[in-house]
Amino acid sequence: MGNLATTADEILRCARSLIIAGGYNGFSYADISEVVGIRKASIHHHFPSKVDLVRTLLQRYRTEAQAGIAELERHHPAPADQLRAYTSYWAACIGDPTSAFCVCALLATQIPVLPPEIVAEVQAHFRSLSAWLTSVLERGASEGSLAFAGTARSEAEGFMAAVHGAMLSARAYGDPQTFRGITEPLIERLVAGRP
Amino acid sequence: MGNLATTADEILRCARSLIIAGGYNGFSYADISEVVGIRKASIHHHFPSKVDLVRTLLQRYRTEAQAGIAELERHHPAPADQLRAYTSYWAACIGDPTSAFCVCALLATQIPVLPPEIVAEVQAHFRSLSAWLTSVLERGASEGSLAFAGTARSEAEGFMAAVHGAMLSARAYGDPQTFRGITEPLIERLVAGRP
DNA sequence: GACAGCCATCCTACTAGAAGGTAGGCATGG
DNA sequence: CCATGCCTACCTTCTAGTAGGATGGCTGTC
Repeated sequence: MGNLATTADEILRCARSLIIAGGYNGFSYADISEVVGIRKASIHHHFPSKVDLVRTLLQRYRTEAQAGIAELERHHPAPADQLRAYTSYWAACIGDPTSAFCVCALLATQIPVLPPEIVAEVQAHFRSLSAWLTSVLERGASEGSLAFAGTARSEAEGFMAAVHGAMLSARAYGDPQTFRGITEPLIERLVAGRP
Repeated sequence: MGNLATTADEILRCARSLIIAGGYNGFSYADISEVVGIRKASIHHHFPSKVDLVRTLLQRYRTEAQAGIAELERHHPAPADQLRAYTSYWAACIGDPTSAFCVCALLATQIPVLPPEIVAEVQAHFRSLSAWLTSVLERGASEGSLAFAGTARSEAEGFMAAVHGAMLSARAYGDPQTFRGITEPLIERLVAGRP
């Protein structure tokens, strides 16, 4: 009963895929109105300003990301499997143009020209993703299932950077396979040092 | 005698730093005209269209990059030192807002909305950078000064992705030190496996 | 059950400013 | 004398955002 996806949801979903394609300045209310089949002014009814729209979008994205990670942790108890599930999720996204990049990673490239409210959300995502990866690596190290040279924190930052760089390379080469080619050795190296 | 930097050079230099800040759609002819102290129409005299401007900018960037790498190879014969010199160059850039990101890496994020001529230049940069890194790693492996698990090619792709991801993280955290924190272990790991 | 009020949604019509780009004129210097 | 460089003035299209009206479904109240 009732439309499962409200208009506001549709707008957010559409805006997300447009940002993934071209960033904050790469889309307009007119673009959204065409796709959603609504007038520009109606979008302003749901989201008074562009900043409101993107802030809401990012808050929702972060909530979904955290829920996804919680789900992932339930399905995969082992730290190595959690890392594999994380990269596999993105490997599956890379092929689909509407979700082929992390919205926060893409927006992070444009931080100098972004409104401060947006920057705050992007930074929060980086911090929480880094914190989660750190906790996974810490547990893997204490269990003995993962091994690495430096601290869990610095290894987590390196892992996150490599994943973001892999998304970028996949886009640059126009080849989804590139992502797996970069991320798989990344995990196997962490597992290789196990007892 | 004569102004060392011509107006066209000034325009290109200015456009580059504006792209580094906000990407292809993040700057306008008006922005450049303000900084350079010239009218919008005069920029069109030097570069008829925005595509002309950015294509020229990228061709010059690629030439400079190749010259920089040639210079780097002269100063540092050892493969490990070449990798260190490469990341140190970028570590020095990260602090300066006008050069804190690789222009091609930044534009690569927006490939879906970029004119095809620009995409071609960006892809060419990724390919030549990857080819150079591969050759450095190959030489390091055959000399025995560097060690890694997979092929030189796949290791080079991973290295490049990590460097790009490190630029992104440094920007996201607003902390230049982040870049060194990610890239230094990257090289030491390659060196650690030496005989 | 009829009626009134209210609010959410969406619309048409509009604004001011910024976008990339053009036409044509005026210097200066080889 | 003619190419180079820069100018004023203008164009079209797009930008985010606003004003105000139509619809229509939910309330409460008599």
